[in-house]
Amino acid sequence: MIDILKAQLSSELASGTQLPKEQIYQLLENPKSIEHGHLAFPVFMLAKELKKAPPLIAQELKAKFDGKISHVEQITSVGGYLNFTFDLKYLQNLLSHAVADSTSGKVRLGYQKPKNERVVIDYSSPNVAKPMSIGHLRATMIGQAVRNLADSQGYQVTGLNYLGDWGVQFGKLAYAYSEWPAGKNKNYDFTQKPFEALYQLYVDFHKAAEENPELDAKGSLTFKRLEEGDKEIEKIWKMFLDISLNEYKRIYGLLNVNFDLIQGESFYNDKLESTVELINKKGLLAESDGAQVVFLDDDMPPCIIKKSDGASLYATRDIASAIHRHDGMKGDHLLYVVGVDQNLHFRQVFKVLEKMGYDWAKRCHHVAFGMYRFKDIGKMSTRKGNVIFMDDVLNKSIELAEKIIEEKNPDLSDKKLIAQQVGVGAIVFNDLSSDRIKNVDFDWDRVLDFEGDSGPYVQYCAVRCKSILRKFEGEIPVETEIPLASSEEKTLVKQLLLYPEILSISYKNFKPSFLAQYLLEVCKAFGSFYTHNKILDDNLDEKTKLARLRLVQCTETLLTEGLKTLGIQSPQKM
RNA sequence: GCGGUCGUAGCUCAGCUGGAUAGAGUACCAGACUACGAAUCUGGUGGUCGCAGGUUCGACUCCUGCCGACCGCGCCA
Repeated sequence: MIDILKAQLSSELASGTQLPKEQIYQLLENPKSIEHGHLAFPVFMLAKELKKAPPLIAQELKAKFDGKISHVEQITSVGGYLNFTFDLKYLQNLLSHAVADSTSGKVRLGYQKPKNERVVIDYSSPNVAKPMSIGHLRATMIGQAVRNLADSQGYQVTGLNYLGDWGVQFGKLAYAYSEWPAGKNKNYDFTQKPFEALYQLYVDFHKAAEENPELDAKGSLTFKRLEEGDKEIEKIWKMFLDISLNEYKRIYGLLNVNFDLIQGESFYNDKLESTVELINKKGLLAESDGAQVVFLDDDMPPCIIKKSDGASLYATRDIASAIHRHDGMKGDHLLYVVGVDQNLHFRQVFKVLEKMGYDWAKRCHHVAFGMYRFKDIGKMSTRKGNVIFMDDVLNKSIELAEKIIEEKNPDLSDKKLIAQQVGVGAIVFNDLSSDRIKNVDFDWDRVLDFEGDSGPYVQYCAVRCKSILRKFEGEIPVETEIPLASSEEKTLVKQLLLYPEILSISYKNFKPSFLAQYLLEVCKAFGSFYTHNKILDDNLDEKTKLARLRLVQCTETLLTEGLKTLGIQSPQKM
């Protein structure tokens, strides 16, 4: 919505100055404070060519344009800035109509026109047979949010869950399941709790293998049989896959996450050989210490395509998969939501693609995120057992939400559902609200904080809006008739108008944190508006009341939409 | 050693393509519920934005160097 104002203002300013419209559009900024109006134009860059002091230029421009720009009520010059204040009623209705289009299902709030370009985004991607850790929360929720953001920008989107379903570990697990005597004796409960049983088997076997390396060898042999197409082993492997998918489905349900496609690494098993040939045909393959590699320029180490024993590697598979995502899945932009520790790997893979002559390699992005760590012992490790499981975090948070509801709102119906929405929302928001690239020291107190800048705070704000709207019995017209002129109202309206722009820069940077931070700003603006301006007051004149109610409605829609984009639910009551 | 990322208030963090007096939360102090929901709101204390240069009308933001933390570096994924 602010983009509409910018476009309009820049074209009107362009017609009166020598500057091109696009440049003015670029320069226009959103002032932090409402006191500086709705849009500001810094004139410093004009100083050199005009050989005048910036404040003087601003004054002259003010004189030139004052009263001549549509919907602009006031222009002020402050130092080297030209500040534009728009007609308040016009802004309220701009917002109101955008929201009306959204509620009527015409265009979702802040959404761009559909583009004929596809984004294929790889996210979550857990390893079969292993429970998801708190780290997977990032891979999952950042991915889901970026996917929703891509959607908002008009892209066609394929959300892809690329499961780690191939590798020696499955040979080991299959061996442990079918032949390992110690495994058979322990009676793992595969009927009642199959996933727990699977993981326990994994842990026990690895422990045993540490003392008895022979077990690892047996596992490797079993994997070889799997690779060679042994039907018995394949059956077991498929069972592991089913068990894991079932468990993941439960967690994704809880997180409200969905994929367009679930695909395993094994999908590329029969496409690796042709990929190696393709790389070879392009003359990129070279031998080095018995292995087949692609040498990369600059400071990057070579990318190994084929081991000296002829087997392929991680990179080989990712190259095959990237080509498939582009050619087969018609992806114009390939996004990989994967931890920052994989940085070199992706740089290498993208470089190889580039050397293969694929210009779309520059539209491949590693959407990296920092790692969860322990403050005292550092890195989390599933192997060493010092890891926080996602399930535990979610359950603890939901429990806490239940407890708080019991304290604050014991008569609430659907307590279970709401505790889930709030508990999960708190975890997800906490994860998405800071810059994804930063490492996070895991801290229960911080994760389970429902006050201040938090998910429940945003949800609570939306709930208050809903509560007011429920209390009012009449119709609220879309068109508001009077301007809302208190500073809190002006600030809130101005804040709400920024939404589309936030979605856009949030996607461009693949940073859901921008949106999360913005929603907090909106809530602060609303909180202030709410405490200082009566809404359902009988002494209030009808037009003001309706205008305020419409503002509440707009805030509610925007918050709910914003949360939804982050993958967070917005409860009716809490 | 080489490469990548990060370093902002006591603590946890925002700060969009460089822009107006560097912002929140938390903690601490002081206020506001017979009230549209206090999971809230209003004040206050708290910062040489790691350090040193450079580019620019203007630098937390861009460049260089240094210091510190973390991650990665040929046959694991």
